[in-house]
Amino acid sequence: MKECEAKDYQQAHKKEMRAVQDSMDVLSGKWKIAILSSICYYNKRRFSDILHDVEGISNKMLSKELKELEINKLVNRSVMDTQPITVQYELTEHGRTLQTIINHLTAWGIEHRKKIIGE
Amino acid sequence: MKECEAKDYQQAHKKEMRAVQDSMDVLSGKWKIAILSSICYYNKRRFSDILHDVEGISNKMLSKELKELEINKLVNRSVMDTQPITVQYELTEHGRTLQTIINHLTAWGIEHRKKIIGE
DNA sequence: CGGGATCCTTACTGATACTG
DNA sequence: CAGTATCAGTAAGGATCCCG
Repeated sequence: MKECEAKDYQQAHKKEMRAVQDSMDVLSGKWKIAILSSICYYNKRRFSDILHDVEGISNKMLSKELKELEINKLVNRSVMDTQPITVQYELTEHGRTLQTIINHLTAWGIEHRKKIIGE
Repeated sequence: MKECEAKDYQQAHKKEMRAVQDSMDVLSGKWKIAILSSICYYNKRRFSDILHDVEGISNKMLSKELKELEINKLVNRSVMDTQPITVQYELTEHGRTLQTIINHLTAWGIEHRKKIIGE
């Protein structure tokens, strides 16, 4: 391989890594995926419902994570005009494109557990 | 939906969430995927090479992350009998099963960047 | 109900230096 | 070369209370 080709090769690789990092920046952390999973499983979900679905999360964390997900346009927040106020969260179209990845992660997680813990 | 069915529904969901969490526990963090990516891109890779590939990582972090990846049986560590000593890392068979997920994350990351930053 | 503000503890990280 | 050790700063996360 010529030097310039090696360089291109490495450049391509770095680009890929940046892309994966971008994804992980959005998705990693203790709660994000669980929250997304809860919302998309039920289609629409209220704050307190998610709080209940995701075991162990505090309201502070949930509030923070939902904000970040909203900034990244993965979820939509809509205040319902009820008494008292309720807030609905749902996945955006962009958020729904994560479905495939979440499914793969689910499948892989099950296999992984078998391999590591179950032996 | 009867109550018992609703319960099953929720139980199934919790199981899925745990699986995804298991995956994320292994993969999330600032460096793991970049390290895996570096190793599998070159097939076999030495400590100092990875240190160079993954921009910004410190040797301490790399050492720690590699240890965790080894514990999770995603990479194999082999000490080469050279002078001075070199250490080769490569993906295990189990580690290679992550390829699909990494590819998806790459593709999604590119789309996400377009959507969020590039607008 | 859906959060925000505060305080506090721990986990994560980086920089630097050192060893076999 | 491939790590370990130490120190110190930052950020993540939990608990609790408060507000419209």
